[in-house]
Amino acid sequence: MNLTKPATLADIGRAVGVSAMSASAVLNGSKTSTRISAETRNRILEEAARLRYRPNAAARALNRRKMNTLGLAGIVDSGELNAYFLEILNGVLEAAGRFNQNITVFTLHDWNVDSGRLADFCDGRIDGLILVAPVIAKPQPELFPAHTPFVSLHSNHAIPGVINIESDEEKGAQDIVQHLLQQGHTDILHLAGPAGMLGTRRRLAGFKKALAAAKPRKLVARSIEGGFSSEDAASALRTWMRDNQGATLPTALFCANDASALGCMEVLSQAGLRVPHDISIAGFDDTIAARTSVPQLTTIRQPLRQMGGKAVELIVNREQNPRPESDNIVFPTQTMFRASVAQPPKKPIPVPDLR
Amino acid sequence: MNLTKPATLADIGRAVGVSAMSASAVLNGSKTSTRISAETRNRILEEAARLRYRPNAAARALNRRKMNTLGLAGIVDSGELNAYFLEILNGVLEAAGRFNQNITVFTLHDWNVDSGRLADFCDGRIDGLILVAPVIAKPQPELFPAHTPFVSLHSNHAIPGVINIESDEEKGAQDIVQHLLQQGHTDILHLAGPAGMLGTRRRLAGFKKALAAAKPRKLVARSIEGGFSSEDAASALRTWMRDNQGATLPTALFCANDASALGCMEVLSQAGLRVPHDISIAGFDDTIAARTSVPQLTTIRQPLRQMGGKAVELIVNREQNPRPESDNIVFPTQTMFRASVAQPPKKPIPVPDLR
DNA sequence: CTGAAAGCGCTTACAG
DNA sequence: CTGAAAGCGCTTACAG
Repeated sequence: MNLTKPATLADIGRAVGVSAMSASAVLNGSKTSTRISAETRNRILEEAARLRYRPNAAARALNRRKMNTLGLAGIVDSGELNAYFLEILNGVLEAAGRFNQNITVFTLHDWNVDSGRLADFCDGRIDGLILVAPVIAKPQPELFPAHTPFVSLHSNHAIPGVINIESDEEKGAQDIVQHLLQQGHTDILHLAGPAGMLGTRRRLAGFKKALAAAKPRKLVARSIEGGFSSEDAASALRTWMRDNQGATLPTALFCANDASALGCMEVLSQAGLRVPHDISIAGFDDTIAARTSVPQLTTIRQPLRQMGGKAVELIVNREQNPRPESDNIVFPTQTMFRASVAQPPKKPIPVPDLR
Repeated sequence: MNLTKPATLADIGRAVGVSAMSASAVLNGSKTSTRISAETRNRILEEAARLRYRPNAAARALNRRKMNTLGLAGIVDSGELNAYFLEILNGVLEAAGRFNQNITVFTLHDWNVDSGRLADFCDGRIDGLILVAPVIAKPQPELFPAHTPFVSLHSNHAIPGVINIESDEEKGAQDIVQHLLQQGHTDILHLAGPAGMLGTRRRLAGFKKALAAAKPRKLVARSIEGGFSSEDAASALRTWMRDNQGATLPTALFCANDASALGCMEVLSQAGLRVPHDISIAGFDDTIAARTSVPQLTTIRQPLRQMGGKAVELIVNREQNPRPESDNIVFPTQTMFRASVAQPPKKPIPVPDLR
């Protein structure tokens, strides 16, 4: 394969018989571009086309101190991007296209271990960095180099100087539990996220608020710690079912997120129970998983794509508008009514024996 | 926010009282690095740490003509990366980590329209470009600048000078249809991909081979054009069911990929049919969707992550080994036996009325 | 052991 | 209207 070198402004200048600056003025639209004679201008354009000239990105970045590239950093768990990250990535890519930005994805494995790497990314290869669900208990300033703007999504802790984007999770949780109550459910199990996480606390708070607001009637409501992954949720539910062998099965499950809801669906399906006929399930997030599951998942939509797009927008517009509207931007949530929630079964069902 | 400028080698040199080159030698490990006195060396290291020096990526890239970044270009359909792309992205990111490469994602919407953009990405911002399932009927050389190495995954057409990575799709299709036959299925409907696509033809060929190899017995087998998306498959199946109202329902569906299998599952579920009790379904790819669906999908695994990793490896090792082992690398497939395929129902079931 | 020079490809003042 | 100069931050020969 013939790896010829790409043409430079100097090459074009030489071919046309002008300086590289003239070529620059014509091709890369600096202020002087209009002051080049039409004649020269055309010859430069022709030659550039002939040589397939493309301005070198590194050279330009060095000069302008701008790469037109934003970084997106998030956790890759068990070698796999999760559906939540994917939604955000979709929104980020879409907005990046609109703003003419490239997106470089940085994968981390553990915020405790890897938060020190963030600063390494700020070496001129990106103009800003978007943190997806960072968990940085002690956000020391040296982790966030001052010359690079950061924006976070669902940050677990406030980071000084970093705008955070989130959604009203508590309200969302409250809404969906209210929906379950309206459907007639009287025995709801909340499969919560990992203890100590902000999202876990907020969903739990919404769960409790909805119950408190319910008309006084015989309600059973409890929550157990599950996790944000299918596996963690499945194993938490299995454990709970073993421990509650023969007791009455809840009529509905409110899960920490879509992934955990699907993990539970799998466990229930293996136990011979049908969703929503025997038991209703609600998730949280409205990721692609909620839309492709069978039955489709009733869930709380966080507008993750818009939130990702907003992150891009904030960084890109930072120059014109360095003072953001707020340091914590909250998006509304929305209940997505789908097939996984129905009315409770007429008769109570016992917790099945897991073979 | 205080956007101070990052420290440069010159800053360090000035502070220590040596030249920027000495700092370069010590910090960025050029050949001469060992020849700096221990004393100077230490003072440079200390100062660099104090100033949080980080070599500027753009400057280094300009000098070395290497960005340590690879591009990944693929289609974003209806604003959404699909699960297939996601698997590859996971493999690419993993391998990129191993080889110390960054990954920039470029989203295209239509190969016909956007293939011209590929060359624009080759402006020094990436050192190589991975094409995901390109469909470029006339792969003219000017689309692929000679100074940038390209690798494709599942290319629909051979591209001169571009190594392609694929899997043995025909064999995979043959295997899974054989599995259906072994389970006792005698009426199999193949919901094929879009007409004219290489992957569609290969799966169809495998389907036919398996049928031909089956012991002669009463078999019904047919195929209809569906598509690679849930929506297209669902609508194709709905149409087929309307057209075949009251006829005998196939006992098994072999779908073009996992996404289309899930689309079909949704249609069947809405029609009150249960998988696999009433009808079996098999997919293709083994994406995350196959593992999170309920029931989990029996499917053909294409090792998409390894394939993505291989693409990275080929580009990174290109310098040492510019002549690749082959210009078309074929990975083996594997049948994933899961819950969506079982034995056919005892009695034939009629094609249901879609309300 | 260390530094002055030149260059990567582009751009931005500044002269003419 | 056009070009010579200087600089972005780094690296690679080449001198001393």
